[in-house]
Amino acid sequence: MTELPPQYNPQAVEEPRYQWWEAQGLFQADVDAKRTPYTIVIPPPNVTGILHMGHALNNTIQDILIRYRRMQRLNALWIPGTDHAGIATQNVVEKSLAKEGKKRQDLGREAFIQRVWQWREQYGNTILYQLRRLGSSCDWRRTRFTMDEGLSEAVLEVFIKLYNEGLIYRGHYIINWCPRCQTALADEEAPRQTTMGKLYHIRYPLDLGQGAGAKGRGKAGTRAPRPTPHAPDFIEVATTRPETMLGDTAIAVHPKDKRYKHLIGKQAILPIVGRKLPIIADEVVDREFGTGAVKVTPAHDPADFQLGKKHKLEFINVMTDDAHMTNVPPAYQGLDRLDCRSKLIIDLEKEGVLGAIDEHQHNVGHCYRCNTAVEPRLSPQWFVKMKPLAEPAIKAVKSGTIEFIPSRWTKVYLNWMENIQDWCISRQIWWGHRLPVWYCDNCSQGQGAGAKGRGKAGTRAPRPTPHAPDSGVIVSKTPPTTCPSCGGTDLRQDPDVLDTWFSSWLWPFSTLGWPEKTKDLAYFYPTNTLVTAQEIIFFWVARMIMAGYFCMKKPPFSKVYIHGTVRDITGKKMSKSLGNIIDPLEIIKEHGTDALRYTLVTATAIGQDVFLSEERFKAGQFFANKLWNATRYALSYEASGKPGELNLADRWILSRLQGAITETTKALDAFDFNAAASTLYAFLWHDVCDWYVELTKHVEASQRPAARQTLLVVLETSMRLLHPVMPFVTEELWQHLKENTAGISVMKASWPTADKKLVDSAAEKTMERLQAIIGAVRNTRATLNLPPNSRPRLSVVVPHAKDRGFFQEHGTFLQRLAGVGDVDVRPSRNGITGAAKLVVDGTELFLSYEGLIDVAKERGRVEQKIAELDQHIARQGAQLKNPQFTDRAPADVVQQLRDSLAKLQEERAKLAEHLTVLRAG
RNA sequence: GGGCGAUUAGCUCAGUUGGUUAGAGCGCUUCCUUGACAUGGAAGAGGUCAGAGGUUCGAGUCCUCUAUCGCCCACCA
Repeated sequence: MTELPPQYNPQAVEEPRYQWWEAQGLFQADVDAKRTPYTIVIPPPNVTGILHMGHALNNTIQDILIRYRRMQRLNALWIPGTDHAGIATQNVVEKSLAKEGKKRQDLGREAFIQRVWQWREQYGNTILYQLRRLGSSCDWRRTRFTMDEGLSEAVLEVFIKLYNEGLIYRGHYIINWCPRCQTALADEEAPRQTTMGKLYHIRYPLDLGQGAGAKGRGKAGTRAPRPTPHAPDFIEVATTRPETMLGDTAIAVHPKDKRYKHLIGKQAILPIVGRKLPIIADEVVDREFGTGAVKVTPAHDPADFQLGKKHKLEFINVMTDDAHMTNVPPAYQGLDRLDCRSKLIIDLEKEGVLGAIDEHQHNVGHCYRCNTAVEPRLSPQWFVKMKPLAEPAIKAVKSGTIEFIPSRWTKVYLNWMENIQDWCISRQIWWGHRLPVWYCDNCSQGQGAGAKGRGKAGTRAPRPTPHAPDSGVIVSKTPPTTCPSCGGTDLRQDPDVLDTWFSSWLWPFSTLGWPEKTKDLAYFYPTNTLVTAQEIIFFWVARMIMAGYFCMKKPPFSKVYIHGTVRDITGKKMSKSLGNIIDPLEIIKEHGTDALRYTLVTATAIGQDVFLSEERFKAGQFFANKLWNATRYALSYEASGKPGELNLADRWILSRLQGAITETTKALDAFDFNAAASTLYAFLWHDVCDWYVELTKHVEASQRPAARQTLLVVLETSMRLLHPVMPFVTEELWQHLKENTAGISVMKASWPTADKKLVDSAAEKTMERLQAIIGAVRNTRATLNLPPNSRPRLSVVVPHAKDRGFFQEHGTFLQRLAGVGDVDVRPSRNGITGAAKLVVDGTELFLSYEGLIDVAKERGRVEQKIAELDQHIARQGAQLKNPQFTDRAPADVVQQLRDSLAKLQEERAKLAEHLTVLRAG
């Protein structure tokens, strides 16, 4: 065994160790019928991503599980990979193009996609290399990318399968449209942000039958609106987006609203445009909000869309893909939506139809990629019908086939699943899996179907519901050459690509080879555990479950562990925009990977959010160093001869070790990583280092070989227990602690199991007593300011002869660890003078040191102690006198309390006696 | 507007099915270069467990309400 330097240097150890593990193929798992598989699904990180604390926590947990199960001899597989992150990646590449002064349209689709692949060759694996730095023991041979051939095949397969079962349809629908990215966004991709906006009140003149304002919108404007409450000739509505009024096709009021009841069925005139709008009644209108009358813009608002469908209104799309106005009067045609808004306000004012403008707080969806305010917009898109897919996924969770940990997420999941909306899967970008859909121009003539109609589609009635396959729409895995209905050859592929989640929802089985029937798939699927953050329960977890049942008829995993969100010390989510990021790679550089992992894991209870400050990582670093030095001590511990019998300390620490094994195992099984790490920390730092190591310094030569052996066994076993949490330092030390490892890794060592034969409760009790005595003596020494080098005599009063052996046997420990001189065991306290008295578990001890016991100080100490005891005695005494307690509480609890009270009273009596002696003196 | 979580020492957090005197780490005070470790050791101070009610022999733990903070969901234009 080689010498270890006095300090642990993680930087020198980690990278080489990782490479060594990998070179030995230790992360790899292959089909092996003799072994039970244990499989974990990694959330594929975004290919454009860089490692953040969330990844670090997520991967640490997964790696702990994998290493733990691997040591338990399961065939542990962890498949890594990345998803192609359609919008994000396209944005990144477009940005770099922009630096060259080019747009993606300048390159054309083919060349642009080439460009994205180039980018991904160069940078796409960055995050995977960063995951290695965390120590993640993934089977890197199996690294997958959602745009890989195999996974793309899976995407096509499932699209066609869904289509053939009538679960994919094309429809016009209000979707979230990001005008900057120019694509549809799922609701989850457009989180709402509270925004201060303005609520504009606009007065729409009423069309009072014949004459009046019917055709004369110009005239309507020249009249100042009369504020008379009796018979206003306008109806006032409120809106946050005035520009959408150009697409209004109705006004809605509540059917029971007295203010407007008489107007229902009449018409109003849309200012500026002059269109007649029916005034309709619907209960969704909130009478309390605004004026109680609402303008209805079915093509630009989800609620209005529903109204439009229900009341068969016209759908007028007034915006282009990039949010410029269209289908509007010439003065506004082509204006940007916000410019149009400003101009409208001025024009409405001129016409005298603009009412109040209020400050208004509302929630507006923002693009999760570029943070642009999304525009609800009518557009032809492809959808997956979710209800049928959700059914088995709901059942699986309700029946417990799939379990959420912590269980509270079950409710969240079920609530969402039971109200699930159809999934818009088409995206108007170039990077991604292109829809396997072709249009035959010949057949589709007159239908206006297809992508080229987008944007102008609004003038037609929408088809928001599933419908029979369009004629002229060909869904095919391979490019068709002729149209099956008309034989035409003029076919165009749909330009859209699929939502990235449409490939990642297949991840648990597509990565194992599906749709091929591979051996891997048969062996490793279903996987065991999914570890993820709450943020993507809907995005990903729910969809994986649905895909699992749809494609495999089996759940993708049985346990879903939801860990907390990583937050900074003030409770905010860590994010780039807030500038409160702690970079895991910086922490690794500074404190080491083990420290990062240890701290992340101890920073959180099951499923609670994680609050971090940089300070905390020191604890992990210090722990690694402590282990390092304990091992150094053990290795340099000199002993000659064969190990003889184990002494008390040896038996004690071995017994404690069994407890640590049991507790750690239990905690890991329960996903309680915090408890596992804390147990090992307390055991190693306090039991092993603070006590056992100290005790080994004071044993006789004859006992040293046994002590040395015990030290090595305890540390070696501890390294195995701690390995899943702190893989690097444990590997390094284990190599020194274990003999004949011959290049074997601790990763291949077995997970410790508790040995009942080594559980020694007598030794634990005895040690507890010694620790209590030593603690009491140290306490007294400190209180009385005895100099450190003083060696007071310790007199122990032991009336019963059979008890004396204890002190005779362990006197040395007391002398060394408590810093006392002679240990004098005597039957009575006669003849002891000038001493401080302590009572430990009913045993009287006296600490005497000529001339240095300060009587006044000692008296104060004893008085305080007695006062404390009195409190407890009073409380416990009252409880014991209560017949209800003695009758109803379990017998052992009552007995425990009795013993405790007796002990307290005995202590108190002895201290009181001592006090009278002190007072007399 | 619904749903969920949090509130325990100066700070960050544990606290298993209710059961002796509520714990840890950091920070703070005092002392200590003792055969690994000063990234260390010993001792100590510091808590009416957010507040109010209730259930119970017994509540940090269970129930109700209140307050504060945070998260998720929802078509208030």
